[in-house]
Amino acid sequence: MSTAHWNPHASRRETLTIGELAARTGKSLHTIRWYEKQGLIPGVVRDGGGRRTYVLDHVGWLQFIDQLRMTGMTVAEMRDYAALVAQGKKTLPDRVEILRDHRDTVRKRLKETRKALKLVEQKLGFYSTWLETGERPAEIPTLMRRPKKPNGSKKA
Amino acid sequence: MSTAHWNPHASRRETLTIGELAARTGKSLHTIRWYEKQGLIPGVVRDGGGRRTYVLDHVGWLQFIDQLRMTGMTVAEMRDYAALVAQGKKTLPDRVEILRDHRDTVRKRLKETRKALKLVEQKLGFYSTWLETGERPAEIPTLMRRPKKPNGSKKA
DNA sequence: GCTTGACCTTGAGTTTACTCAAGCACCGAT
DNA sequence: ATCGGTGCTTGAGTAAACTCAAGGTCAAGC
Repeated sequence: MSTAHWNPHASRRETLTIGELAARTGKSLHTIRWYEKQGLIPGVVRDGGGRRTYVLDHVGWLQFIDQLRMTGMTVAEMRDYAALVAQGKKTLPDRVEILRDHRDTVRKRLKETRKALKLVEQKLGFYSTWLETGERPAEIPTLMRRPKKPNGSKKA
Repeated sequence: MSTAHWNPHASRRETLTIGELAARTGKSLHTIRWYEKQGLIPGVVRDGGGRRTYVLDHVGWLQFIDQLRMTGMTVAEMRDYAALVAQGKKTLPDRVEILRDHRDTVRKRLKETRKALKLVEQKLGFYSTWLETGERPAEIPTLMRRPKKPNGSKKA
């Protein structure tokens, strides 16, 4: 937008261009357009020249769906959620349900990840001790000790 | 394997077939073969018929790389790690470094995810309150209030 | 000796979430 | 009038991690 240079915060305009939205959210123009095509961004209006115009709420919205993404929600799920948002407050119960489910899913995944991390840390501890003492600290077999023969038939 | 039916735990054989390994690790045959092709599974020996034979350590190994996967390590990184493992104990320092770096990465990601989750929970709380009280609890703007006109030129 | 079940290989297909390229339109400034 | 900066659309390309299909092999039981 031509005014962007000397009016970088668009202080006296209520709408944002896609470039400004990108700058404020850290998303690329590509991504924002793609998100829109995926149905993730309701309420995008075009100006006379066919360009997208956004409002400040869109910044918050993009930030919010970014939280959803960071917690592992898929674009498909976010699309469903966005569709509900676009339908107004009558969909509040559905939205609450989705968010609750998602929260539970994330908590579960966090738990699993922490567990897996603990095991990795164990292995790390094992290796570290081994490295420090020069002695293999027993416990936690790692890999690759073969018995005598593979059991199978000979070729001829 | 022909003996699999009546000897499901292969108790008196030191090697496992790919099917047995799959059963014990929850991975599919496809995935195990693919992992091997990716260089994730050292020490796989073929029997006279060309079939892969595994040892019990492979079960532990697959479980371990599953921990790495669950904590977000990529297959490419695991390949590097596996290559070090295959080179024996002289690579211990490198392995320790990799695991340490990975641990730090995971911790960081966990932190970010928890933060994002908190924000999602905030939104959820906001919605829940709104739903219970019937009153919008102020705070946390969500989306879509438009000013009067989109600013742009008219078509003609 | 034939069927069956477990394996084999190669190569293609799938899903998710972008990311980029090409070619054109618009608008404000000079 | 034109030019640079933004923006537009369509469609293709990418990367990761599988997943599957087709067609063939092998060893054992009947």
